[in-house]
Amino acid sequence: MGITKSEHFTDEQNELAVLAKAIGHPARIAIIQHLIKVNSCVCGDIVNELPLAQPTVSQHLKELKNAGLIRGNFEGNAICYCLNEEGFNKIKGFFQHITSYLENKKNQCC
Amino acid sequence: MGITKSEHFTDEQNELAVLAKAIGHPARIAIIQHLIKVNSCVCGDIVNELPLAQPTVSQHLKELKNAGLIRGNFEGNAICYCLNEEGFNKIKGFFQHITSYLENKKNQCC
DNA sequence: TATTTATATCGTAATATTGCAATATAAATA
DNA sequence: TATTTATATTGCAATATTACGATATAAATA
Repeated sequence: MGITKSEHFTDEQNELAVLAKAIGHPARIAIIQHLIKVNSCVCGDIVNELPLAQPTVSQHLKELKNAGLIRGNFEGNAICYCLNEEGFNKIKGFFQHITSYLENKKNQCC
Repeated sequence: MGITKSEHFTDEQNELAVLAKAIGHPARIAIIQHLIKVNSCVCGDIVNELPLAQPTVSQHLKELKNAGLIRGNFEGNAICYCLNEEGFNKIKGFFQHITSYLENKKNQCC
């Protein structure tokens, strides 16, 4: 059916999935890495960085923004993008949970 | 066209994307959370936990396994699953990088 | 060995994602 | 105000994902 049964999962599970899914594309990883490198930049810079057409980059930026992972502010007729701490904080806790679990358990399976 | 242009991105970007994408579904988040809770369990337990049919759960387990996030060992005629530290370590570094960047930068955008 | 139990695979329908050309929008500038 | 510059949106084709019934496989057990 192709439709995820979101209503059967908890809000937390759905939120984490939305965040991870947004990160789960190499172009969006590249955008995040570039924003870390230059701190903030206008959309056109990202178009020049990536091997993708402008509408495609715009779409990836939109998805990152919808997930709460980046922010965009108008700066003249351009839009300045940067990472959004809020989104990353939400998923950070999940990975810290996993990490501390994995550190404490015996490293054998079953 | 629906096909990701993986060949235009770095190996690291593609690897991170594969891992994040595998995590990016509520059912797979639920599986990871359950494995943390019970340490390890057979597939049937997960089928009972999730609101999904057995073939669907099997498919999600396969994706997590392919991404290197879980392992499965035969245990009689059942298969015992648990988290795979290796996969989570790969993505851990990425989030630590982001976290330390966000902690050090001024919290304003552009 | 026939049956049961546990899991995987196949096939398929419904939906989502990716990518881009064409076009729209909106601010800056000539 | 007409043009340029920067970004978003629309529409569409190609591909991927999600879900599950039916079925296959493989170990355990009667």
